[in-house]
Amino acid sequence: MSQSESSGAEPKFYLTTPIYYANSRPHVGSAYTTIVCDVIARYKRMCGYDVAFVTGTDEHGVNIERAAEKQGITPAELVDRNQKIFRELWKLLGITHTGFIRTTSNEHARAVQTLVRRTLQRSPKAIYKAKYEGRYCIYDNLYVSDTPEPVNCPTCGRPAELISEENYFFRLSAYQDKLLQLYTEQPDFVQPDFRMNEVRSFVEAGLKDVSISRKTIKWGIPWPGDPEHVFYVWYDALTSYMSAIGYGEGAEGSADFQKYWPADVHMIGKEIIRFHAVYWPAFLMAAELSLPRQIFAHGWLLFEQEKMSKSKGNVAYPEPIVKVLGNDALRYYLLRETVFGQDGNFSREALVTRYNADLANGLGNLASRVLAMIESYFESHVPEPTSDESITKFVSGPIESIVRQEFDAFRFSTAMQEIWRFISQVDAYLVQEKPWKIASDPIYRGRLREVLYSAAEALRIITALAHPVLPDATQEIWRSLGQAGRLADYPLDQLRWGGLKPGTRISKPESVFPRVEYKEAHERIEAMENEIRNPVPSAGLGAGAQGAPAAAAPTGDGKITIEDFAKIELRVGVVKSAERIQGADRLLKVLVDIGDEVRQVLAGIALSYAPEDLIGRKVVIVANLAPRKMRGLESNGMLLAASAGADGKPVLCTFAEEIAAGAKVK
RNA sequence: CGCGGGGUGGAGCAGCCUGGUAGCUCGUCGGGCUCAUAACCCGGAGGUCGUCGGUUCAAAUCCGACCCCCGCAACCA
Repeated sequence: MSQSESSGAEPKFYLTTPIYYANSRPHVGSAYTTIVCDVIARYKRMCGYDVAFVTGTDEHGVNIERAAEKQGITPAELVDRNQKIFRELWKLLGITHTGFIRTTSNEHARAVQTLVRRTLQRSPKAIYKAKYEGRYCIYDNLYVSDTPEPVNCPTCGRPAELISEENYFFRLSAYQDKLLQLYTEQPDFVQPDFRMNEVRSFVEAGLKDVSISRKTIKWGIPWPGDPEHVFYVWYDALTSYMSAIGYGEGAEGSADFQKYWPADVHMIGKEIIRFHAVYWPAFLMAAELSLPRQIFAHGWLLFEQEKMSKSKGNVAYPEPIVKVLGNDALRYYLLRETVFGQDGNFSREALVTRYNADLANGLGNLASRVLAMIESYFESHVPEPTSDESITKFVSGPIESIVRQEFDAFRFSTAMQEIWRFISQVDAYLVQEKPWKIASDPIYRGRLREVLYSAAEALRIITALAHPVLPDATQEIWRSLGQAGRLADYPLDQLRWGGLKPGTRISKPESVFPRVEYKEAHERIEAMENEIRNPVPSAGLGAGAQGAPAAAAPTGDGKITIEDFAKIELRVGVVKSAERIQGADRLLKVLVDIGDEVRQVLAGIALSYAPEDLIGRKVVIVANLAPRKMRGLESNGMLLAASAGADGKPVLCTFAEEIAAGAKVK
């Protein structure tokens, strides 16, 4: 574990997040990976490691090219804008990365080119040129098939694109045995272990060579000596782990690269394990560079049991949570609530419950009661403990070593559990010793000193151990305990019982975690999230306003003219029939009488309405909407419906009074 | 046979790999306490561990079959 290469010097630890695709803003899922890495980085620093912790953005590829085109800006402008959002979020979340790599940077381009040159030199057969024809999913960056027949992407289901061109290929097939050998010799190369099984069976099934260049794409890094070709996503993206620490400098990389490479942990989500556990080591083997020590693939964060997706509108964004409950709350929740490695749930209710139960009632309240008693019974000075009382009477064991063991194994939820079990023990100890009762009797002065010293010292230890997860609050409590300096710099090796100096002046902080009402917190978070989803330019901070179903383009101040509105033809319709559509669980085929004709409209309301309940119902229909085919059927209009609740359940618009079909709505 | 995840007290989960008293958080009920953020402490109630079968002295845990739920595929104008 602690085998430092060179005696004396601090051991290094190099940790990476994936680089995030810069085509949209990050949600809680991307923040999850980054937060976890930050916890590890902070922990490792407190353990005395010289930590390099790198994140960044993947800024190449067709997706970005197209998104930019759509928005009428250059790819460079698009990624420049988006990467800023990532950086700002990491700042807001208190991420302590030491580097941020952009794949469009010069140093990255140099690194990729250096790597391929080195590969051609060391393993000339590893890369060759050949004609590639196949199907490829541009959304998932995934080869779907090596034949030209149309096929849907197995991951996202969208039709894969036909690709046919001369490409450079990497001879992945030649590395099958070496990879299997790697997995055998280094069983923890992939973590958790059930993922390793997955990877191994994938490799055992046989490997195909992979294309590592593109001719059709312009937005990428040019192939050295063959500028018609541009490096293709994974060769480009994975190399960022090296370029981020200076591989692009000179022939052998910068001093930092020499010092930090290879990475100790590549932290990734489970969906990209193949590229990290198969391609990446093979690329490095061919270049004769050392391999990362470990790929850790964590699970997904599901939102109220469902996968987060933008099309579903159930994406949780980190910013509102941080603004309402604080940075620590989000971090604690993510690390405490789910078993790291497995899929976890994100639920606002659980978030607030955790916050109140563990942070407010647990740590916050303990700090508050201990400091308050020292303030009133000892004029804000840590009392001297008496030696005859056993300070460990309520300590179940060496808490530091238990917690560190859990952190070392990335078992964050159990680490938190252990700390909080300890908090509970201290609370119980206080109830048992009743310092508030014995304070008035001079006979018990010694006992009182002992009790409050112990409680304060326990609090100090708890604070230090929880710091990687709760950087803000723990720093505050640390300062209240009269401890100087940044807790982040405190070496955990020095953390042992008795470190708190009697006589230290303490101060009572304002409550670090004030209790919150679920309803209020929920509403505020929701309101802010709606703003992110439906940004209303210059509309101020609409308190809780559900984004109106804006149909026309804004004129600049977010408002439309009456002429704009008049373009939309809204009519009263009466539902004549409604039926389910074979194989579509959300879609209903509805025939609506709008006075002069009966329209066929497809509506995504099947989860809320049974077809038979709709018949005879009066609805509002957008009558002049361009026809659209769905599921092979044509839809001639749209039923107006409100979107209710967090899951966007549709609620149809209707009328309380009698009204004839076909009447105009305005 | 599409891929993947899962079914454990009211809710959310751990335990399963490496069989042997079913554990945690929230909620609930009762009690205690009043230093503290209506908080904290103690105790109780509540579970045929999806179903059936097998292995075993012993199964939530291993094996087999089946049932059900969820995500993605795949529409939500």
